[in-house]
Amino acid sequence: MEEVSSRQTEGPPLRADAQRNRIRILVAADEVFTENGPGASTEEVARRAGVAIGTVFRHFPTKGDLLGAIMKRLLVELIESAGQRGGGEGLFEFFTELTAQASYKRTVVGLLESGGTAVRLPEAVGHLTEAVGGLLSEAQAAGTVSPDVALPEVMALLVSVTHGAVHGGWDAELRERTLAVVFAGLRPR
Amino acid sequence: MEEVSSRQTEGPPLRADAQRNRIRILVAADEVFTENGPGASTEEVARRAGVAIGTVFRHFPTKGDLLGAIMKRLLVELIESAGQRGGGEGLFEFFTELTAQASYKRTVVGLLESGGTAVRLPEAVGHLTEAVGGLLSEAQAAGTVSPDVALPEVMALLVSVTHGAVHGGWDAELRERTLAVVFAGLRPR
Amino acid sequence: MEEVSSRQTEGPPLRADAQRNRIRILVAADEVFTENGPGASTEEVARRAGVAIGTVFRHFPTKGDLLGAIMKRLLVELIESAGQRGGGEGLFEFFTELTAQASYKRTVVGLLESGGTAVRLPEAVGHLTEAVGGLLSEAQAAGTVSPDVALPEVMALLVSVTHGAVHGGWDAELRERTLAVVFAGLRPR
Amino acid sequence: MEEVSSRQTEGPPLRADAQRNRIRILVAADEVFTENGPGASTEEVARRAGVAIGTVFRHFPTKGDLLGAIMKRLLVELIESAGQRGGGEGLFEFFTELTAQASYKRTVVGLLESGGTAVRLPEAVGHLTEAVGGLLSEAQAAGTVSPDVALPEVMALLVSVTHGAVHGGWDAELRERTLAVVFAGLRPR
DNA sequence: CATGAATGAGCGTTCATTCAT
DNA sequence: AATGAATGAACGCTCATTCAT
Repeated sequence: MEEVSSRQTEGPPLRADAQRNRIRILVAADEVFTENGPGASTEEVARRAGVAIGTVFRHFPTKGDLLGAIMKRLLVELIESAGQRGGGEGLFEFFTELTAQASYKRTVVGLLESGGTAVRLPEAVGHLTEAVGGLLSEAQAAGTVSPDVALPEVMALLVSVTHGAVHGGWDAELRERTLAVVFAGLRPR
Repeated sequence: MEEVSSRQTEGPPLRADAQRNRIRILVAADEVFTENGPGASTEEVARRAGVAIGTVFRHFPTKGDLLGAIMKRLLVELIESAGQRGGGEGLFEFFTELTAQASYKRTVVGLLESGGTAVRLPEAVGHLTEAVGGLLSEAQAAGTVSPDVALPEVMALLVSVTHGAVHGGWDAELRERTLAVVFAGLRPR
Repeated sequence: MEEVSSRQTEGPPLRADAQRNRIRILVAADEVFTENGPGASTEEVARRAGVAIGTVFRHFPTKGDLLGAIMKRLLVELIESAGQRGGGEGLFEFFTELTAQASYKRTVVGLLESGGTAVRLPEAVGHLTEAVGGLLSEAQAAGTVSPDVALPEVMALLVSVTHGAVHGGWDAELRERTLAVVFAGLRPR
Repeated sequence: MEEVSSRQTEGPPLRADAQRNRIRILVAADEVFTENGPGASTEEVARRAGVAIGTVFRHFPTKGDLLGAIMKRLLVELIESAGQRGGGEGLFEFFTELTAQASYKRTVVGLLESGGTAVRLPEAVGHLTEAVGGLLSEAQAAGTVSPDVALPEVMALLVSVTHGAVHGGWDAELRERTLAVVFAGLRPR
């Protein structure tokens, strides 16, 4: 799964060591940008990955490309996670999981919103929206979410609350209480 | 009101021209940081304000001071706005107004979260929290908000949704639909 | 004496308050440059003198002029001190006094050497040289200094040792021991 | 000898081109700081060395590091020079050589005194003091220096006179005459 | 391909100097 | 004459990006 989502998709296949470096860089970048925000230096990423700075730029010609690649990886993970859920509670579960994860994966949201260095991944985001749309439909079919609710506001809440959890430094209790309000708003009266 | 909240409050009164520049810088900074995030350059702020770079630093000795000043101005405005509301619908109105405003004032939230260059205004934030707490109490007394809801999650939702509105570029309809879910979650069942 | 050496010598006479400011600035500058070296800021001098920065520049159009004025004041003091001495030991006494003073008046030497912002005061320095020359002649007449010694090397040693005392942070003992060597070198064999 | 004292001593060996640049920067810095004092700009050093400003900072992360490196280089040279001398006249020779060198190497002393940007090289300075102490002992043993003279005042004179020679712009004759006085002071009566 | 030295635009900040008040 | 706000060149330093090795 890791290998799939990380493999570059255009051009000739990479040599084994190049492929290994690519992943090490992505992992390091995830850590670094998580800890220090998108303003963190690319040198630091290289250092953490144990490669030279030139290697980072060979794999990702600009810093934006690097940020974009991290984001893509995360989106793919999220989409998979969403795809594995279902039923009346699937949407609520996904919502909860995402918010909890966000506490220790600031990148998730910071980048979803193209913070700082602008990044566009409309395609991948589209896939996530589809997956969440599936969960919403199932929940409405099961009667756990009001039929008045539509996908755009669900996505909007998902992103907002996840961002809030990350940047507001919410603890477990605050996360739970906040989600309780949102969930109450989603359920049928 | 604008003049009041922008006047500096310590030291001797500023000369008329200095006071004028101070405001021009704040306005320019608001625009610039809104458009380009807190990483935008102080030079750009000076250029936009039509003053030399030294003038910006004379008024705000560090970039952080400038960011802090903007934030303070905005918080003061918010607190005043909250203070002027009340009754069963006051909290909902304030929520709505804030979210709508945020569409054209990205700074509001971007800075509330002290993104990047750290800014601390605990006192002013505390005042805002108090004001919102007042609105919440009134609403609960009037029976328009469930007694199970507490202030922390209201603040959390306020910040999250406002941020989402800004950075997600929500249009009026999406704002309305998203708030509808949140309000439904706040109201008693 | 103070007033004499500080009065400006060209143009119309100064108003009383201007004259007072001129002296306050010189005193402040002496302190500031003594404490922080010639790199200290002119603002700091103004602050210490209790005047606005514009006033400093009205009296001394450039920073160099200010440094030059301080130096002139000090030279005048030195010349007077030298002029009051005489006899076989006068030169040794002056040497000793200067070195001791320098310990708490770094400016004396720092500026004698036109440190940093170049300053030229050939005229005043000439006067000091003359005064020291007088002391040297008297000492040689009295037989306390070797007839082989000439004025240039005496001045050279004066400046060098004074500088060393200042910047080397010599304590009283080291000053005494170092001067003992120099004096032994000056005396006839 | 030059190459030895200039090679950096920690971390992996530098690439040939980096090593070349490192030396060019040191040489340029020596010139620039000699001509304009420690306040001279790092840009000027880069220009003189024919490299970009970033290269200077890659080799010496702060201006202080650059100043420190120059100083270290010079101290090493001095220590070696002192170490190669000996006998009754060694101290006098070293003194003379140092003073003469200083005429075209202002940095020698300017930095020995850590002017302006503070630099600390206590260890290297200690080595120099030891070397001079050796020369002093030998001279006293040979009877060419009075037993009353101790190391601290010898160092004090060394620094003072060398500084004077540099900043006073002494010509060969003045150097000789001044040293004659100092040497007479050092010799036994 | 990987390396890491070099580049240079750009940033935040300082400060001598000018000039409107 | 005094004030102090405004100016803008210059500085130390960072970092995304390029390219010789």
